[in-house]
Amino acid sequence: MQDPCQAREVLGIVGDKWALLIVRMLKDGPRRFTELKRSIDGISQRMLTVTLRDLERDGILTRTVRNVMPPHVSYELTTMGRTLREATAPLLDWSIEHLPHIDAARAAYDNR
Amino acid sequence: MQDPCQAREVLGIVGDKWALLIVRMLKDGPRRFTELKRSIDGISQRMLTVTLRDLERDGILTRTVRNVMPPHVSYELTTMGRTLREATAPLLDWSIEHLPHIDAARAAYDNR
DNA sequence: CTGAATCCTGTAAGATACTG
DNA sequence: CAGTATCTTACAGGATTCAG
Repeated sequence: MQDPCQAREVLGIVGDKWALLIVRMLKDGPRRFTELKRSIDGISQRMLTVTLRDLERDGILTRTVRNVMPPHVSYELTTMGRTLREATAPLLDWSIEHLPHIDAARAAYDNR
Repeated sequence: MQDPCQAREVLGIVGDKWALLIVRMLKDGPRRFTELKRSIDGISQRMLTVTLRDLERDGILTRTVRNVMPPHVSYELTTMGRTLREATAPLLDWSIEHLPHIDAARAAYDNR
């Protein structure tokens, strides 16, 4: 982690508004488009499509189309995607533990 | 990490364009404003100020003003800030290891 | 040196409607 | 069902100037 430029490229993925939420939804196996749309609260159809494309491009997940009617498309983490998911776990643990503190800190700060 | 809403609040910090880069620069102790400005390539004065304020508000770092002329202000991670920094370490390790793969995946994807 | 205050712009992204 | 296309808007964030 010496090179700031590298750090910045990851942030492009990690810092994405929806990317980690999608990765998180895929941790237990493949999911379909509509399934993801339902389970990620507030995401628009457009942003789901766009973010899935980006993650596919980055090799984080795969997109599999079954050519039937109606269409059936499922998304699944690649090996790299799974390691990413594991690498973000400490961060999520951290959030669970510290979010109350953050909220408290904000409240204290705003009371001035 | 069951609650998506929590995940989303952390992403507000982690996903910030500059926040983690600042946290990273503070890992070895307090730094001054101009020092940070120099070492974080491409950050504007405005964004440094704004991001530092946000991180102070969140209780991630402290701002210490020494009242001399010229002014002397230094920023330092709080205990919580240091734990955040530690929680992001796996992610940075991950990036070092996988960025080449990501670049390759992108190149492959774009060649179609 | 360390900001605050404006101004200005590009882009992210929501809403909506259409399609194989 | 799983998208694409278009329009529109809000806001992030850069450049610049001023100030204690």
